[in-house]
Amino acid sequence: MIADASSPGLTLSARVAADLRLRIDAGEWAPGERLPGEHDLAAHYAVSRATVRTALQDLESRGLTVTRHGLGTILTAHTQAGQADLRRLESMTDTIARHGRVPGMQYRSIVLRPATPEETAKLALTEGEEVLATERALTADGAIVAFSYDAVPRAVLPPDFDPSEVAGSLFALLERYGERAVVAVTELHAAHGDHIGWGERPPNVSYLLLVQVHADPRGVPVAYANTYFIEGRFPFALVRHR
Amino acid sequence: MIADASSPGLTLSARVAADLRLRIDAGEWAPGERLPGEHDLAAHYAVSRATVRTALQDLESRGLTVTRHGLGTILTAHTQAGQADLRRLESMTDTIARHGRVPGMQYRSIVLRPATPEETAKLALTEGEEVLATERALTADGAIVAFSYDAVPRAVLPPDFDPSEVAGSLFALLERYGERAVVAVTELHAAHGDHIGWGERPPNVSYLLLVQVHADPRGVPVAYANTYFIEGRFPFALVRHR
DNA sequence: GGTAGAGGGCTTGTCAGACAAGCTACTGGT
DNA sequence: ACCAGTAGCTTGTCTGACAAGCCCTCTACC
Repeated sequence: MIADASSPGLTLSARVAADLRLRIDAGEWAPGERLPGEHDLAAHYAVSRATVRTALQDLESRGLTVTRHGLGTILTAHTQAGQADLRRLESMTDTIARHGRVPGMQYRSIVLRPATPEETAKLALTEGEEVLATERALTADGAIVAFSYDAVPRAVLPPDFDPSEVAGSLFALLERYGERAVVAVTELHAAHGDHIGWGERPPNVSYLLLVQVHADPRGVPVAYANTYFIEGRFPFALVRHR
Repeated sequence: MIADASSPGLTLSARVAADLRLRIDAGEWAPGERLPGEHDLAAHYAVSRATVRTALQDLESRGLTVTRHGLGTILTAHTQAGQADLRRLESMTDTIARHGRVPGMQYRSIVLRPATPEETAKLALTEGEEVLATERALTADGAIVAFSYDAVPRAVLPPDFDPSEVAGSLFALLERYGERAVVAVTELHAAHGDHIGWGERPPNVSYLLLVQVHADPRGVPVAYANTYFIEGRFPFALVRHR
């Protein structure tokens, strides 16, 4: 396996799954074709069959494969490498980078202010609490692909927090202070109108709007994000099954 | 377990997962709370820990839980009952019904015609093949929630097929001829304009567009569907996680 | 010759018990 | 009050075995 010792923090099965995904993306098997059996895969990766099974379940949960009793695991038609997988939570920066494009970010405003009623509700705050509110444009290869309006509770940031030190992705900011968003409840909407976004953007454009509440492993909300993706500039896909 | 012998064809772990989902829906645990350990669950269901682990991985893949080494499996905030879960593939009719609304369908046109180049590509047809093309409006409690433009390869329908007998959902039509769509590769888009849809609809409305290629267990495409959901009339949600 | 049935050999599903590794909370020290 | 160590929980991985499902082939019968 390629990513043997170079992936600390990941479980063994996660590393096997990651390598299998790489091989699938590389076209080692055609859609409809059967992958090697669990026995063979276990031997190939020098792990137990239990670990391989866990990795294969990961693939199936991503919609890449379907495994059936007595038959084997079959590669399905799957999303292309150029599309963002909506099931997996990762920063847009990482997503853009993973697709071979150069991510960028332009902050328009960064302020500490009292939470709006909507933010208070979504972030489970008590009235009057403050949030760090940011307005950013996300770019890929220099072109704007999305506008994002985000809010992070003041309480998750350290007392001596300075808004001017904000840079990079929302995820990176949270991790710097020990908060890790592991899950996000996402609502999907469509929107259009010139009141959305700023700067260079197509006239009369449509947006795919993702309204997300990010939470840490305990379910405590750590961020509320409204991200408007310019239609056509970044493809979203997901595999639904059964 | 409630669904003990009453669920033939399902694996043991699938039945355990189904029961756990029932208990979660019933509110047995609060979001953020820890489920019992794998050992306890195995004892409770009288199955091995391996089976419980498979069931828990199923829950995690649906975004209901997050399980972490040394910590346990934690119930996440999950989508509310009023929203369609985009991970699960089911007919819109079933989805609407499951949410307590009365589904309906108005066919605008049903024709057999040669496939367009786009349909030929998406459905992996050879040039000149025919498709069954339909235009429908989906309703919930009498109000239109979406317009759908669908195409089914002529080849998956019986030779004596009569377009005038088409009624009900696309899934029902396919199942009547032994074809079962188990997976769908879905692209998400935003759209707006008066050229979309017909009849009563809000002026200058936005649509959430789902472009889906449905396939059977072998990966053979059986349907190509472009469904325009009127923004705000039907909430879509999904849970993303790391 | 053609067809239905039995069987073998593959596959995944489930079982059992064991040990490794990660996280939390408590305890005992400074 | 604070900090380090540890006990006791949790999930992750391993091993080897058997059950059960699917497909292909071979055979016996018509």
